[in-house]
Amino acid sequence: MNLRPASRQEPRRLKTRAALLAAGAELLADRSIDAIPVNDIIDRAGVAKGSFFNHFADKDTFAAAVAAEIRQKVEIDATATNTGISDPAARMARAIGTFVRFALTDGRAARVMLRGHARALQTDHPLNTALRTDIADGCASGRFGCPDQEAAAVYVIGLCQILLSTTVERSLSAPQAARLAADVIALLLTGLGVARPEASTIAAEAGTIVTG
Amino acid sequence: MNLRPASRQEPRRLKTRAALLAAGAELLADRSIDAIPVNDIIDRAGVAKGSFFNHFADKDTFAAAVAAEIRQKVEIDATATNTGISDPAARMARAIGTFVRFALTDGRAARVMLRGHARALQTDHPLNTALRTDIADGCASGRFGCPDQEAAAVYVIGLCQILLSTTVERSLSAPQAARLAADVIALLLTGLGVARPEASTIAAEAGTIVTG
DNA sequence: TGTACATCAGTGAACGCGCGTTCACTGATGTAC
DNA sequence: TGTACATCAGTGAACGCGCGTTCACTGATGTAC
Repeated sequence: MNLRPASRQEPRRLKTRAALLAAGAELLADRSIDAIPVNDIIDRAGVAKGSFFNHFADKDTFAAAVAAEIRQKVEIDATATNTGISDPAARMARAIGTFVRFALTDGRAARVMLRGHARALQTDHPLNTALRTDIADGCASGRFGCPDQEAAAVYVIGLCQILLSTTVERSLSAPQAARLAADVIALLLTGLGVARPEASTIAAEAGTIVTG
Repeated sequence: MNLRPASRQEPRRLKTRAALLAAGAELLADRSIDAIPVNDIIDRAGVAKGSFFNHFADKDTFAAAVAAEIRQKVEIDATATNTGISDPAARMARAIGTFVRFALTDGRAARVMLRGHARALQTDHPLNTALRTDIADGCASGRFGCPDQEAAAVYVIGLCQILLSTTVERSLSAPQAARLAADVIALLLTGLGVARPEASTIAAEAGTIVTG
């Protein structure tokens, strides 16, 4: 998006854009885009009304850009956590731990992301490719006893989502979130066929990722 | 809400109210209340603009009433399914099956309900009291190996929610939804400590509830 | 280094549409006799 | 049963505010010399 030739004024442009996106991230944590007047956005960004429409065709385009920016941040975070980890069970647990940590440290951004959650439900969404690989690996190696890989993907995504929602909506403290995440991840791994003691160990480790 | 003395004109009043709620249910399946003009609501209900404000203080009150009405319908459905069933594992499985069937037969209403999902996340929400009882029973009798009952509640609610979302958003066919529900419920019960073969049997039975 | 200039993002007043909300009036309904 | 009436929900024109969007202008920025 926004494919225009690089110009001399690029930095200036980016600064305005960043201010608008930051304002949007704040406001979208509390209300849907339809409930937010452009005036509120530009007031918070400290920018003129015209600038808003220099950068975004309309409010919906703007909301999409805000969500995309946040999602990008999270994706980078999640992939970084798992470099060098090969056990699919551990990888899943750690990825979920990272997400929950994100919900803890930047709850408002997490809320924006969850608001536009419809997209993330698709198991073939880019955000979920790593997950699909982990499931396929785990089933192939016999680590997981999968009835159906699609169902397993839905299962994991659903649990990840509710952990995020719960952490944010209940404003959990770091220890509370870590404990809840560890408990739920233990149930998750058990469901996939990992023996309970080992599931608990892996889950506990993921819990430590939450608190950072 | 709407505590006024019963009047002679009650039936007339209720008819208008019902028309408005039905229109709202249709429109709220596709957009948030902020994106829906009152004009759209009254046009669809075949009612004058003034009537809208005779019945509801404002749009937000209206949206809440629409959601409440739908939730009430579902609650009745869910409790009816489990009369006479005592095994907590079977009760959970059947309740989830009922929810998924609802998502299948009235996807648009389910969407309205999911839109206002924040409330339903609270594990102490009225909609979830039956669930809490089942979890407590299952843990007490040793049927479930619960690490923590709160975590178990989050686990079950999360899975129920994603099953509903997935069914609606992907417009699954009845057999597809039944299969997915059965697979996910099997994982769910296994996670709670039910042995896999039995978990599969109970889950398969819940799958038949979905197709009705 | 200093100055004149071209470029282009930023600005904010202005516009007019469409929105939520109001209210004086209409007429349907059930009641009294 | 028929008629006059009281009640109260329904009606829709009117209002004016606030919204998204536009556009002629400003001025900051980097460039050329």
